[in-house]
Amino acid sequence: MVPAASNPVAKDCADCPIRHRAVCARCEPDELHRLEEIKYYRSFEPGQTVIWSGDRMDFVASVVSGVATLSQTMEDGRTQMVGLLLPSDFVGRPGRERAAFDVKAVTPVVMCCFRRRPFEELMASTPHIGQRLLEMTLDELDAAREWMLLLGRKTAREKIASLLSIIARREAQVSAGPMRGRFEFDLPLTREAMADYLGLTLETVSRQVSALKSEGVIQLEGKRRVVVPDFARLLDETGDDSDGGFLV
Amino acid sequence: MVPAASNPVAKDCADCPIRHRAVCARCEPDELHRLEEIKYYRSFEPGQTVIWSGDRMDFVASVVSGVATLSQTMEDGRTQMVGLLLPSDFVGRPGRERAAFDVKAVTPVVMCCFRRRPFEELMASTPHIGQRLLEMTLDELDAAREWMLLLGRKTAREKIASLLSIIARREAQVSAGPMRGRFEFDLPLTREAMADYLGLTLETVSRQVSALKSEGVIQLEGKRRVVVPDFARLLDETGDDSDGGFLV
DNA sequence: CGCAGAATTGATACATCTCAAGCTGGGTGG
DNA sequence: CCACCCAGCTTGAGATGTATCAATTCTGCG
Repeated sequence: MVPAASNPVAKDCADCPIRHRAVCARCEPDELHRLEEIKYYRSFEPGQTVIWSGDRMDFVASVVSGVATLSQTMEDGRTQMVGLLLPSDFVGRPGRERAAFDVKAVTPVVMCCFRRRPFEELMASTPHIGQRLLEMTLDELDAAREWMLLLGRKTAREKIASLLSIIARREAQVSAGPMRGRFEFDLPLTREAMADYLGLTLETVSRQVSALKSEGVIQLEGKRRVVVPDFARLLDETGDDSDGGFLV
Repeated sequence: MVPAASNPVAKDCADCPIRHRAVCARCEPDELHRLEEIKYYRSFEPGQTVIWSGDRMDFVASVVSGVATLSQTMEDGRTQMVGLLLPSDFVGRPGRERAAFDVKAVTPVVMCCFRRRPFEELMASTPHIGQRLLEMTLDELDAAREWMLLLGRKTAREKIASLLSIIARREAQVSAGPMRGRFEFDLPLTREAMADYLGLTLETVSRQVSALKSEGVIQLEGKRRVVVPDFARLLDETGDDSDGGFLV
């Protein structure tokens, strides 16, 4: 519950790597100061569960670094990932006492947690947090709807290509590389996690990744490094509009 | 563009049937008054398109009555419904100039539209609208995530049972009937629309509906009226937790 | 009455799942 | 230092659920 002393994390919001993208992005210095009073850091190991669906949840949080997943499991064990949490993404819901989904770290994760009650009060008194949260939630809803198209209508091959391009895009967003020509990145997910994301079995994921590889759409360096020699070629395989993604 | 004079719709927000559930739910009388100045009603026929994805959208709106769908279509014609819009649901996104999805009326629909710019300004100046919109968006995101589980992991039969129970629940919410024992309602969707919702073909929908009918889980009166003799039995077929849906 | 859209039903094809057997690479302990 | 181990991954063969293609049959309505 207490931040690990060894954790190399900014205590000062001004130095925070996600300062301008997270739920606090719009805050003025004085608002930031009040947030600092209710925040604390928590770290998680790969594979560690942050919270189980149904558990009491007394905080909300921003992912500072690492990758976590939001998922849902049926009684018989079938599971579906419903959110991929990357740095700056928000976890939890103000006003809700219990978690609605399982949250799991897939890489080492650091979260900036805010005690829920004070956070809710802060939201009521300062509009900037609520405004930013609305914007982020609307973005997530759009992403969820894209994801629904993927789950409901795309073929296994299109699903894999879509996932790779989504991850590539989000990595590029950070490193600011242009989205054309050659591109490479680390895949933070296991085959099983990819399967849970895409509504497939891990065997089908493996087969389709192999197929894309043998056709030269992607190359693999080790198990996790993905090289995309021609990003446009990968986009062709996603089934999306060629000029797609221009909506603002 | 102009409200049909014949339309039996409250001009006065105080008499509006969705007054306490829509985006305006939290507004004070003076805020309501300012909303009234920028609102106008529009009616749509069944099958009529409200807006195409990519089109310029100069309004946001609340569904007052009827049922509409939000959907996405791929180049080759595959389509996936990504939202089912019932009375009080919100359409459009403040700050976004172009529609991201197709919106279509499936029954006669009346919408309460607000000019986008003035609505955005109103949001900036009065917190109640933004607060309510955040709450509604978070609810929609939760629903979208349930839907992702359905699309990714449920069988055709479970999908049908889930859709029926979702519609039954939303009807009950309005008519305040208890969710147990016998229950009946009108199905506002064609087989094709159901298929688009569920990520299936209309033939598979038809077969599974027939199967549930021949096993006595549901009865059909005419093409649209559905009778559920035992709601618990239907819930069993959804694959969801038996005690499910208690999250707040 | 007769038409058109909606729904049902049938036969077959095929994508993905399931079950099962190996493979690979990195870490560990004898 | 090497044999072993294990999680993650790949590959294969066969089963199966859903899609596809193709007739019919309903149903509401002009």
